[in-house]
Amino acid sequence: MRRQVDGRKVRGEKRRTEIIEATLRVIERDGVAGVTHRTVAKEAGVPTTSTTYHFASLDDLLIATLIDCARDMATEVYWMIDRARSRGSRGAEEVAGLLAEALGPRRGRTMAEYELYLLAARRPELRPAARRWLDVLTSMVRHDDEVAFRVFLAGIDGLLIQGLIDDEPPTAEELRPVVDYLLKPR
Amino acid sequence: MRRQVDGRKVRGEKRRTEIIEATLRVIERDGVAGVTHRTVAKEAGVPTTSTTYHFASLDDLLIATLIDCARDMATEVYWMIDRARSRGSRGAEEVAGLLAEALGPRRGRTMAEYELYLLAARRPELRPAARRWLDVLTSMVRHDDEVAFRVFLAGIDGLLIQGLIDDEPPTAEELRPVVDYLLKPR
DNA sequence: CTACTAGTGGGACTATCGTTCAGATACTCT
DNA sequence: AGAGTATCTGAACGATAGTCCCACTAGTAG
Repeated sequence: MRRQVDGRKVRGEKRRTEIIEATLRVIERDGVAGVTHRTVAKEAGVPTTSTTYHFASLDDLLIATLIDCARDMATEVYWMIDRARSRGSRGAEEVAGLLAEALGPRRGRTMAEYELYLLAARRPELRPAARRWLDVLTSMVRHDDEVAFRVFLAGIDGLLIQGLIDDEPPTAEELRPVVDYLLKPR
Repeated sequence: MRRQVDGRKVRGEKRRTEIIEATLRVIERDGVAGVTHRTVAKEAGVPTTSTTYHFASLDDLLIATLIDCARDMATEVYWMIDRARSRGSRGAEEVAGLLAEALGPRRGRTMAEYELYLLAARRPELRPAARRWLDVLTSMVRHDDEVAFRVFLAGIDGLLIQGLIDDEPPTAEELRPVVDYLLKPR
């Protein structure tokens, strides 16, 4: 009985996950505006009705995508930090590298994340998921000073969103002094 | 001849302006996703085709709205700064008050601005308009140190966007120490 | 007065949207 | 093997989207 339910759930969850990942790809490519049952289904290579079967509405799909996205990002960033720390780099370098990567190769993903982030401003139910991003950042630096830490958090988000409207993404080297200043105690 | 052209243009421009303002109200209320020819027309109290007459496409309408929005915001903030300075307040107080107002009574407008801001990330043609917001901030504080100023800019945008996913908007008093720290030289 | 043009307004066409529904399929348990 | 249930899918419906078309008004130039 348990095995049955779990086995089915696993299959169902797999399809569900595929749809969520396809949704994220669509958002990366065309933005939230490009998300429809049909575009997502085509991207995932599944029939249209599959998206309506697994998600009661498009809203549910977007919400699930944001939650999944935040979770993904959390684990990725954790891993990246771990890798950086194992190479003995310090905080500022990690952060600068992270920002450069988010604005360079992962630019589409970053845009998607901020679109979903902003979606949370209008829908209270997915604010907890959006705030998880702040939790990730919280784990990146020690914060004895609450105010300094709040400034750091704001600075990261600001640098990212401003980097998105730059014509060419800033490099880690360019970002480095800004992050240094941001982390410097006063 | 000149009078004729101008007279007609004025009439046309007026309608055009009404449509743009209606578009902004729609975005404030329902987000960019809620913008259609029909919702905008209804909001503006004009027939549907009037929006297609004055704007070749919905894209044109959104672009025009962002540009207008950035210009509006620029003049408003300039005025706000001027008023604050005439009362002899200092930089940090101005900024904290501005943020509190943007996240409190003007929350819908701030959301709209950031949605359009993020739209600029996908459409290079309206990045200049989006960057005008940074120009406004540039005029608010002296910036001898380029890096410090960049941190300040990022901090403001970060505080705003994070304030949007807070359940209750922070007050100017709560913001004050953060802004103080942000402006403190090191 | 007549011709002309920018602007206005209503209606309709076509595409696409979200969603529903009934039938097919695959898997589990007895 | 057969029943039962979760999962999947193709077709279709009604609603709504963007856009086009044509008639109409107002105001100017000749």
